[in-house]
Amino acid sequence: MKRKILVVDDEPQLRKQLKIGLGGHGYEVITASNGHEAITLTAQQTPDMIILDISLGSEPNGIEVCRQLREWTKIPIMMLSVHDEEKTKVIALSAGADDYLTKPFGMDEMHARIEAILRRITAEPMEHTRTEIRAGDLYINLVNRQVFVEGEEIHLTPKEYDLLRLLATHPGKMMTHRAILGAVWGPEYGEMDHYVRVFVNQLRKKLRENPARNVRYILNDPGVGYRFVSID
Amino acid sequence: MKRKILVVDDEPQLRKQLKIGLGGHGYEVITASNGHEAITLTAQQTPDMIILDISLGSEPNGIEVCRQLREWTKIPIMMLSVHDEEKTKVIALSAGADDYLTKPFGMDEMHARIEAILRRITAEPMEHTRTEIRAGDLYINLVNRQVFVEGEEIHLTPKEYDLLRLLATHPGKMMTHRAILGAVWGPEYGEMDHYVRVFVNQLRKKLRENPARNVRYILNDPGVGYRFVSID
DNA sequence: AAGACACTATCAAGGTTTTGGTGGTTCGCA
DNA sequence: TGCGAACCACCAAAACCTTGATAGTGTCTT
Repeated sequence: MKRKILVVDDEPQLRKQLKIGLGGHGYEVITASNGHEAITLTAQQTPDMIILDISLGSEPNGIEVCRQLREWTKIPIMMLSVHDEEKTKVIALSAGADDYLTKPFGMDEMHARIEAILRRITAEPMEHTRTEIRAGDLYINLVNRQVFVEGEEIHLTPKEYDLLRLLATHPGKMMTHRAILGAVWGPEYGEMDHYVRVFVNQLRKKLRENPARNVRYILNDPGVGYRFVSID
Repeated sequence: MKRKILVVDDEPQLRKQLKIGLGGHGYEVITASNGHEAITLTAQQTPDMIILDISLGSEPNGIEVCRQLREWTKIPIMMLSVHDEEKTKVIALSAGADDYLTKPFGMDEMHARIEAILRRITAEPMEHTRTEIRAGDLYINLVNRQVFVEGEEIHLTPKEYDLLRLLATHPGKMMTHRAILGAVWGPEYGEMDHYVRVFVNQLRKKLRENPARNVRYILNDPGVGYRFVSID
C-alpha cells in the first residue's frame, strides 16, 4: 500500500527536497505552504502522515495547526524546526505531535522515524481486554457502559450496573454476598446482605429473566451467594 | 492508571537519575542493568514502556535486545545513546525501536516523548479521521469549528464547543463527570462537577433540545455522567 | 408429613443525593 | 471601561438508595 504524506512548510526549497527524498522511498507526497492549506488538504485527502514545520511564516504557526488538527484527527504528525531548545520540543509534543525532528536532518533518519511511527499505527490495536459480554439475549458494552436486552437498550442505575458488571465479568464464578457487598457498596457495609438481594431482584426484573422459559442470568446458591451464568 | 516503565542501562547513576526523574512524573520505574535481565523482567512484569540504552557494556547490546524483544512483544521501546550519528539512529529505529534520544537529554523532553508514544497506543480504535458529525437536526463541522442547528449556524463559546466536541466525537460512550472536567477544563479542576452541568445546560439550550418532542443530543445518567446520542 | 427455620424474593414508602435551571459576580480582553 | 465568557451560588425537581414489611421457597427435624 502506497502511503500518502503531507508536507507543510513555507520554504519551497524544503518542500521540493522532501518531495524528492520521500518520493524516492515510495511515498506519495502532497504539499502545503501554510496552515490553512494544511488543514484543508488534510480534511480532503486524509494523508497517512503529516510533516509539519513549526514556523510557517504566517499565522497559524505549526503548533497552532497541530492543535487544531488534533481536535478531529489522529493522523500522525512529525514536527520540524530549526530550534533545538527543549522547551520548544515539549510544547510541540504536548500539542499532540508524535515526533520532533531538528533541522538540519538526514533523509535516512526521517525515513526511519516515519517508518517507526507508521509501523505502530498499522500494528494491531493493543492487548485484548474484554470490552463486551454476551449471554443469551443480554449484551453488555463495558466501554460505553451500555446494556441491551433483546436488542433494546435498558437503563441501569450506578449500583445496578456495578453489580451486573461485577457478576458478568466473573462468569460462572461464585461470588459470596460479602464479596459482592464489599466490591459494590464498600467494605464498611458489613453484613447488610439485604442490599444485594434487593438489587439482584431489580436487576433480574430489568434483564427480563424468565425462569419459566429458562431465561436466567443471575443464579443463586442458597447460603453462599450469586453467580453469573457461564458464557460459552 | 499508573504506567510501569522499565529502564535498562549499565550505569547505576543514570538508572538512579531516571528512576527519580520518571518517578516524579507518576510512573512506576523498574530497572535492569544488562540485556538478559531486561528480557526476563519484560516477560515477567510486562511494563508499559521500555527505555533502553544502546551500549550496555556487555552482550547483548541494546540493538540486539531490541531485536529480541520485537520477536514477541510490541511494548514501546525508546533507545538511548551518546551517539548522534544518523547511521546509529537508523539502525536502532529499524531494529524496532519507537524513538531515539541522544544523551544528554532533558527530563522534560523525555517525559513529553514518552507521553506522545503512550498516547498513541492508548488511543481508542476510533476511526482515524472524521471531519463532520450529524445527529438529527444537528450538524457539526469539526474542521471549521462550525455548528448548525436546523440548518442555521449557532455560536458556541470555546468551552461550549470543546464540551460538545468531546461528547460528539464519542457517540454512545458514557463520559463521566470527572473525565469531562479533566478533558475540557483540565485535570486540576478536581471535583467541580457543577461546571459541567452549567455548560451542558447552556449547550442544550443552544442546540434547541426539546424533550417533549424527543429532540435530545446529550443524555445523562444520574450518578455517572453524560453521553452523546448514538449515531446510526 | 407437618412444622420450624433460614434464606430468598418482592414491593413500596421515605430520605438523601444528584441534576436542571436561573441569575448574579468576577475575570480577561479589546 | 464595556463586553462576552467563565465562574459560582441557590432552589426546585428528579432520580436514586435505603429501609422495613411481607410473601415465598427449600431444607431439616421430629
